[in-house]
Amino acid sequence: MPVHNRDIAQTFDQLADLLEIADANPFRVRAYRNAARSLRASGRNVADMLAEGCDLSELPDIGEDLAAKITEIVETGHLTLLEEVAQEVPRGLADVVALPGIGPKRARSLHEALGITSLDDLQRAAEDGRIARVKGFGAKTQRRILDAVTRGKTRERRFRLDVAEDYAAPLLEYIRDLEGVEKAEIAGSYRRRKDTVGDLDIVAAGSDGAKGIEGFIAYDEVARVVSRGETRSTVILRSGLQVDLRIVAPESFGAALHYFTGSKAHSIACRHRANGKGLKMNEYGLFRGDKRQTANSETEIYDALGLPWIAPVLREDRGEIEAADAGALPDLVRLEDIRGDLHMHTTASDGRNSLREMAQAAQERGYEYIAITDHSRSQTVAGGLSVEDLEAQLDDIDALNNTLEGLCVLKSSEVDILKDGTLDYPDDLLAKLDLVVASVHAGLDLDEDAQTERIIRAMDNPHVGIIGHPTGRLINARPAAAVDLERLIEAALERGCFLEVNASPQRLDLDDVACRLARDAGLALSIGTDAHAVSGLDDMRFGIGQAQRGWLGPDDVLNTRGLNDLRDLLKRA
DNA sequence: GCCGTTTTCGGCCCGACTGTTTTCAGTCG
Repeated sequence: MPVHNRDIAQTFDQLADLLEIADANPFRVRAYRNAARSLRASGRNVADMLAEGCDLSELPDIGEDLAAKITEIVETGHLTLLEEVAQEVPRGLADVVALPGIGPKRARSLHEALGITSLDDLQRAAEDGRIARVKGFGAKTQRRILDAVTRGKTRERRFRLDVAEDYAAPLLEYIRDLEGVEKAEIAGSYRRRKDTVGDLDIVAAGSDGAKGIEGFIAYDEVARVVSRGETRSTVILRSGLQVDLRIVAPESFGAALHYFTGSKAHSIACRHRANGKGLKMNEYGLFRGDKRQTANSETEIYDALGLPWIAPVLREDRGEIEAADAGALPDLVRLEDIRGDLHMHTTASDGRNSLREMAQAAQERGYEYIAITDHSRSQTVAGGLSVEDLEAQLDDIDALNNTLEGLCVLKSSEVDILKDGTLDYPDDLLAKLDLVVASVHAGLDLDEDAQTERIIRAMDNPHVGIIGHPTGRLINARPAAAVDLERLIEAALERGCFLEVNASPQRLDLDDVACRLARDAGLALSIGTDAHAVSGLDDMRFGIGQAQRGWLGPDDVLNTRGLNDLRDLLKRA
């Protein structure tokens, strides 16, 4: 069983949790967490790197010691240190720490005072009223613990970006209209266009914070007020989405927006850089001693750090600060650069709008071309087209193209990759298409080698242009299939075909890390919406967000090309 | 345990809010 970066990252996070409860050096704890983050952010599989003889300590936040520990995990499948620490600190305490309001110190107190080693122990102790009698705890904390345990709140719940948008847009309007609020923006992972958001961070500027907070907690959708102060408040909406509002004076808005946009790692790196320049940086601004430097906007803050403004999508401490320093920030692809959409469905399969309606909607969006990619015949549940159906559709497209101005409808299909890597239509039919998007829809549980081989075999078919949603993940619903993306990228480059960034907010597949990997390898990606209705074409912005997070520029995206260039690129030797 | 605009040792981000205290530790972002 191959070891993945995320497995190693999880081991390091577990170790950090336990070390923290054991009251270890906090900087040592942080080192493990930083290493875990670094591994998750690295598109390159460290097990493969080791096999190739690479020095892992060249990765950020991985030193000699952690490189050795990674090697141990890759070679043996476990980490001796974790097992040793688990002797001292029961692993179940990590679940206790995951509860809101319980940190390492309190978990340790509960362990020492009441012998608690698991969530079950904790629940019993809370029910018996024993927790309230422990020093530092009280009735209120006990009730909160019981509430959290019984509601199973240990797992962090994240919202898909599109779902968060639905709640965020009206709330932002509401906050902007509040008395005492001059302006407001949504910061946090929402502004960074991460595929999911844990909560909404809203930053507002105003002269009367208390008044703004008062209006905020009176919002109709608020189910529970977690905290409220003079300048910040946390609430839970009826949907379960947590919202943090922070209100600062207008002159601090830029600093606060930067601070709450994060990511945490990016903010820390910026503050570190500020320290190096004798400056202190917080959500109110930049300070030299007690003297406030002008930093009313994000641009001024970066300027004071000696850097150009860095786009929020890049703020993950994945090399953007170094790139900014070197004047080598990527020129990011924008929605306006997109000249067509190469993945969409019609009523012929499982779409809700007709061929003509999809084409008109594309024209309204200023596209030069679209590809109609209805499902192939084995997708019976999705109304997959028989050979005859598809041939009829090709005639329809010819007829439609004769009536269209400025838009070319490409003949295409989202063809199933069958279990053995062959395609769902015969080659002579595929040869009649302008583009073949090949996707896996069934058999997502193959092991990594088999799945990777299967997709590469599909790419061996010279008619294939794009691999659709390469990992098959559905956010919050289905994990990514086991595929070796590095091998897929390499195979695509060798064969002259492409991978997709599926822009549907349910998928966002490839994700940001994979986009970065492809970009670094020099493989262009297609951003396709997989629209099943006219409105789905607007999902393009989500795909753009992921692509930007993966540092993609216009040249790294297939469908920024004009039609002739696109046709050339899709031609395989 | 990592790392270097503090540079190979000695640092390591910073402030708001809550609950339990009676001046602050713990947690969170």
